[in-house]
Amino acid sequence: MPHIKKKPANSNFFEDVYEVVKLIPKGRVTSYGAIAHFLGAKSSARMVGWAMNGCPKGVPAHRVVNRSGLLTGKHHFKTMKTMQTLLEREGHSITNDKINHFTDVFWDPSKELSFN
DNA sequence: CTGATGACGTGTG
DNA sequence: ACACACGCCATCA
Repeated sequence: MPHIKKKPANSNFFEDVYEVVKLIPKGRVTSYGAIAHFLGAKSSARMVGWAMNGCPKGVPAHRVVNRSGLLTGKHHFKTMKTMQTLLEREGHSITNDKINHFTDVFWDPSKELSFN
């Protein structure tokens, strides 16, 4: 499939990332670093972003932003406004590609989920 | 193997 | 708050 970029065949890390992202409650968001830290790859937040590159359907990647709440991944969606539109639909307010009250809607997997 | 790239994060000014 | 440099590490040319 030339349309889909090749992704590592056997990488549980990717599956774990997708699992955590799917568990993000509606109306909440998290960061790449938080997911990386939760999976033990705290120094590899970039790998989480790379994992999103092959995000399968059903994974709300729009709920994953960088640590500032900035929609850094909007360019990878179908259209650049897709990410913001989806977030606004879930009750978030976006200003200048950044989530307002980010600290309030932030969802830390290692804190909220914490091996449940 | 080497260098560049990137959906990141932290430190510094 | 903003800009820049550096570290991090899988992937690609």
